Amino acid sequence: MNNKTVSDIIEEFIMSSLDDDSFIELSRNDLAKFFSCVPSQINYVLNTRFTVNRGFVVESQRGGGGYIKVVRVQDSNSNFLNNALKICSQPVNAIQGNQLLEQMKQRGLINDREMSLIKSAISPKSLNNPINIDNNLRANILSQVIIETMKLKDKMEVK
Amino acid sequence: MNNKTVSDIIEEFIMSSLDDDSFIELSRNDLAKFFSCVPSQINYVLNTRFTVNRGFVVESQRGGGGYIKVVRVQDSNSNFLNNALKICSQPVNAIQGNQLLEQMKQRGLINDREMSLIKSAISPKSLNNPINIDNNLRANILSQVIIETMKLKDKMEVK
DNA sequence: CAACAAAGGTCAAAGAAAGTCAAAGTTTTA
DNA sequence: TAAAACTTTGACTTTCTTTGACCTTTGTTG
Repeated sequence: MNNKTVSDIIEEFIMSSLDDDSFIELSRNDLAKFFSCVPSQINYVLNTRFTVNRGFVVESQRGGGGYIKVVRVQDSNSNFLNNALKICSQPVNAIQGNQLLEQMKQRGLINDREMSLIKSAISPKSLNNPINIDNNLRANILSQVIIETMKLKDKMEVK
Repeated sequence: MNNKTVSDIIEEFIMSSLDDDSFIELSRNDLAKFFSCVPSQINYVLNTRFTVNRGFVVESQRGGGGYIKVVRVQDSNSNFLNNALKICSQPVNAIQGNQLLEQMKQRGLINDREMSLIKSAISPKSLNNPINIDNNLRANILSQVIIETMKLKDKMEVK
């Protein structure tokens, strides 16, 4: 890992811009120009280095005024959440899903109302489905909710 | 969203002029001049941001002394929820779903965090599905969330 | 009433970002 | 050293914004 690739350098740049700030907003084109690479290389760096597994979430907007936002999501609860995410890479049934949400509540990651609302979203009634993929679907949904929780954690207090 | 477009700024301007007043009247040409843009950009902002789905109605009059009036519309929360439920008896796409949740937030039926969490639950990522039933699924999920909201409404305060 | 001026409306093209994907090039590993 | 893994590149796509030419409606004035 001695000779750095352009991607490594871009990674470092973003990493240090992020520093102790919990998020940073950047322009794909400007960054590409700055590092004399094609814009899609920025996507490559983002996709390979700033993944949820490594504790980041990336949001973006196209068109005029577009942007890319990199959010850092990592602290004491993040082990739990990362593990939860791993669990949700497999099918999750209604009971397991509810248990997971109860745990999230106990840890103060979500509150009572939030738990109820999400429970309703992943209830068998919500997911009643012609073909039998409810548990996959539930896993998917919970994954996204977990990721969103990671983001919100550093942004908005649980009341 | 650091890099605001002219459209964003015009939106904010109208929004804050509206503030707690329930309507505002403005002149397309003056506004365009003020923001140094073409008049039709005002229409663009109105069409993309001040839609019925977001809780606004726009009226206007042409000719000398013409005007544009932006009205914030508000019916009772239970009416709104019932109507939302009706809407969710049909397929709902991601954009519509998000708009519905934005309105629920605006009405204080859910808060910011709750909105974000449910948005993530009904995002295309969550509902990515072998066959194309996402919109039905989204409608189902939202129905249950709406029903849960109705229950919670009289039971637990939105903070 | 006819003409004209003063609004606002529509629509499509151009512009500005960002996203995707696969091919080509490099480096690492078995 | 061949296969696998990772990086670089660029053509093409999608999404959102900005602009301008042309249209319609309404009020005013001779």
